[in-house]
Amino acid sequence: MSGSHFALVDCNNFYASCEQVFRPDLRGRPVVVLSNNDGCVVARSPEAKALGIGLGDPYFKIRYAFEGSEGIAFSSNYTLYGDMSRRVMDTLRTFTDEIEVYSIDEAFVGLRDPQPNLLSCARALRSTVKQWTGLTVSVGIGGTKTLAKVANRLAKRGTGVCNLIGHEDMQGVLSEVAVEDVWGIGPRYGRMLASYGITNALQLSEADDQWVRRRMTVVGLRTVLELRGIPCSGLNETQQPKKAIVRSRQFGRDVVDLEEILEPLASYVAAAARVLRKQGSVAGAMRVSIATSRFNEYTYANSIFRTLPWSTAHTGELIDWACQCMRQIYRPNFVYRRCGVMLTALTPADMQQTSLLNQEHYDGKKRALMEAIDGVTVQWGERALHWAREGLGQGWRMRQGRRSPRYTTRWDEVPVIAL
DNA sequence: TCTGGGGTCCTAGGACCC
DNA sequence: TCTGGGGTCCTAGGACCC
Repeated sequence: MSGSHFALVDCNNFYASCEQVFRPDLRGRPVVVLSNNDGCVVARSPEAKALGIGLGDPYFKIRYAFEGSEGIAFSSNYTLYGDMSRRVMDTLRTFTDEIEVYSIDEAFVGLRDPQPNLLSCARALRSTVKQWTGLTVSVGIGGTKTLAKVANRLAKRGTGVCNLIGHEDMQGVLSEVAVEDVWGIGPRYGRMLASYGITNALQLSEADDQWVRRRMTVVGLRTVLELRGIPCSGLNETQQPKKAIVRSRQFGRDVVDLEEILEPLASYVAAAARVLRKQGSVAGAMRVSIATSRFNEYTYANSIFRTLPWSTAHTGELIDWACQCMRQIYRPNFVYRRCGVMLTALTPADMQQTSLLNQEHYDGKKRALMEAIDGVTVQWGERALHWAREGLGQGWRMRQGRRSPRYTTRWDEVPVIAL
C-alpha cells in the first residue's frame, strides 16, 4: 500500500463530452447520449441536466421538449468512447504505473507524492488529460477508495480537484454527504439505513460494526471502515480475467419465430466468443435467456443453464449448443424483444483438461481456425466474416439512427477540416 | 411506435458425500 | 422407529457498480 493515497480520476459527462470534442459547435448546447436502440438517456451534458433531463429517461418521453430546446441526441458510439477512454488511461499511465481502470470513464491512481504536492499533482493530471484528449476530468484524493470517491464528488462541485488527506474537518465533510451518495450504498440500503435514522456518511461511519455486518454483509462493513479511513481494498493493478461474459440485447423490432431468434442469439454468441478468446479463456458452461418486453400484455421470460460437453472457445460449437438451449426454452406465440447468452466456468485455454472418454475438445486445429477468423475481423471489421446462423438480413439489429462517426478508429470517418 | 447493457460479490439453501 | 455433523459444490437471489 503506497502511503494509502488514492486518487479517483473521473471524466465529466463522459459520453456527451466525447461527442462534443469532435463537434465544437455543440459545446454549450444540451447534448444527450442514448442507450442501445435509442431507448433511454445514459449521458447528459450540463446544459441537458439543466433542462431537467434525468438519467434513464426514455427518450420518446422527453424528445419533443428536448429538441424544442435546441437539444441534440446521439446513439451510443461505443467504438468512439472506448477509444477515447484508452487515450485517457494511456495519459494517466505516463504519470504512474499504479493505476486501476475501474470503468470506461474512471480510474483509481495510487499517488506516492508527499502530502503538500498532492493537489498540484492532481491539477497536472487534469490539465494534461485536457490537453491530450480534449476531455475534462475531476480528481478526488482520499486515504481510501471510498473517501477518494467522496473527494471526487466534491471536486466536481468545485474546482475539479479535491484532496481529503489531512483534512481538518472530515466529520463536517462526511455529514454533508447523503448516505445513498456513498460508494456501495444503493437505493435499497439507503432506504433501510434511513429507517434507522442514518441519512449521512458521518452517521454511517459511526454505526456499530456488528450491526452493519448483519444488515449489509461484509461488503457494507468494508464501506464503513473505508469511511473511517481504514483501507479495505487496494489497487487491482493486474487486470483479472472476467469470470463471465454476457451478451444480451433488445432487438430492433419484435421477433416471434424461433428460427429468427436464433440469428441474434448466434450473433451474440459470436461476439461473446471473441471476447472469450481475447482474454485467452475457454468456456465450460453457458446460460441462454429469452424474454418478451416487460411492457407486453403477455410476458414470458426464461433461461437455461448448461454445462458444455467440453470447454471451448470455438464459435461454431458455442453457437450449436446455444441454439439447442434456445429450442428448449422457446415458446411459440409470444412476441420477443430480447435474448442473451452468458458464458461461464471460464478457464485459461492453455490449462484444459482433456477427457479420456471424450476425445473431442478445443484442439490446435480449431484454435488455428479461430485465430484466422479473429485476424480477419481485426483487419476488416466485425461484420466482415460471420457464421451463417447469424443470418443475412439482420432486421433485428438495434436501431442506431443517431450515431456519430467513429472519428478516431476509421479512416473513412476521420473529421475533415474544410479549407 | 418508443422504457439499456455488462459486470462483481455475498449469502442462503439444497444436494450430495463421507 | 429413527433421523448427526461437517465439507463441498451448485444455484438462485439480492445487493451493488458504471
